Amino acid sequence: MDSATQILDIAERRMRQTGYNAVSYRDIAAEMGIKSASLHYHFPKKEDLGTALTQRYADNFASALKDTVSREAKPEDHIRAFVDLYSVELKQRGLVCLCAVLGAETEGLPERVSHGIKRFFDTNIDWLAQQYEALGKDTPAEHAKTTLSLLSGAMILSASSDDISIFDAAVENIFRALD
Amino acid sequence: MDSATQILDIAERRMRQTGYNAVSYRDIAAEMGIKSASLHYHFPKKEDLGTALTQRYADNFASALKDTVSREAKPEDHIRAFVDLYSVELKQRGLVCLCAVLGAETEGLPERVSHGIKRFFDTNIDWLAQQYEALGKDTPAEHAKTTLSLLSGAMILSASSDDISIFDAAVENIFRALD
DNA sequence: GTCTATAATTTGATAGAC
DNA sequence: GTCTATCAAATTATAGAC
Repeated sequence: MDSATQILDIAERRMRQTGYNAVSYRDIAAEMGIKSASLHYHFPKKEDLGTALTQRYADNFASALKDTVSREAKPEDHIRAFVDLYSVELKQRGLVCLCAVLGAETEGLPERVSHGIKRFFDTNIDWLAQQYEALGKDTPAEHAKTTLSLLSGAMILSASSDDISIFDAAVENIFRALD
Repeated sequence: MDSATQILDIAERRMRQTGYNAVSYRDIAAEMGIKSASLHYHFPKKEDLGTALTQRYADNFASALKDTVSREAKPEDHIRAFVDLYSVELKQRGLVCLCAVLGAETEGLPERVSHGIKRFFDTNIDWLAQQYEALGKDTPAEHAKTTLSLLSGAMILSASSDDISIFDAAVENIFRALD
């Protein structure tokens, strides 16, 4: 794996645990076994790293959703797959959505980073709204906003309290509305 | 107003906007018009300030809920009042719940601070569960976890996207389940 | 309670050798 | 692409005067 990818992987994991400001170039470099100065070759400024992170995160998410839609026919299965993307990350890696974590500190982030976060929310609310519309819900946009908010909040509370039952209750709530 | 309270007020507002690590003693002192060294007289370590913040926040919240219960008889009104506490803060001050913001960076915070956050979530889930039980819901604990997660997530997404309709959709969802 | 002065550490960042 | 060396700024924190 090339260094840029490795940097992004480590930075992403750490930021999803502690937020943007708690992650330093030195921390990342130390985990890689190189010097912090080398990171600046790949990402000159921390803002560049943050921007690349949100970009990659949104792209990977969109790509995973595209795969889902091509495999499954029913909109309820699409929504279930969306929830599962979050569920797997939290249960198998203990990680909260990057954009949910950074979204909590938005006002203190570089503009390019906060813009990437907004775009992630916007894009995924639109995607969810399409599914709820196909499902025949009368207020698809509101369902979409509620679903993404609930998932984001439940990840944070669940990880923070180290109590997976909080996330499970949220998932149950979302799935029940699909019947 | 005494200095300690003023420090707490400024620190709380700033942390609710940008998170724990983005707020410095110098920032707070500058806004007060004093020197950062003076802050250490009131809160020797930043961890002390963070701990006092979550403590006061939880106390104020519990106190507001107590007032509500003494004024209103019906459990659905208690839940509505709970939601309103959040709603007023977001709409009139543009501020997200302190514990939702800090919860997102829990793993990087001093233990005493993260413990205070967990306690806030735990206490309020218990309180909400009591209301849902009195309402006759069959899974009050799950309703409570979902409600607090949804409110927390909706505040973050709404503030981050500068789109109050996200929070409104969440509130609508919670209120609809009370009928 | 607030100040000046200062220490110790961390952090983002750059220059230039290899 | 990574290193050494280094810097400037920021940050938490302390000592002691007023």
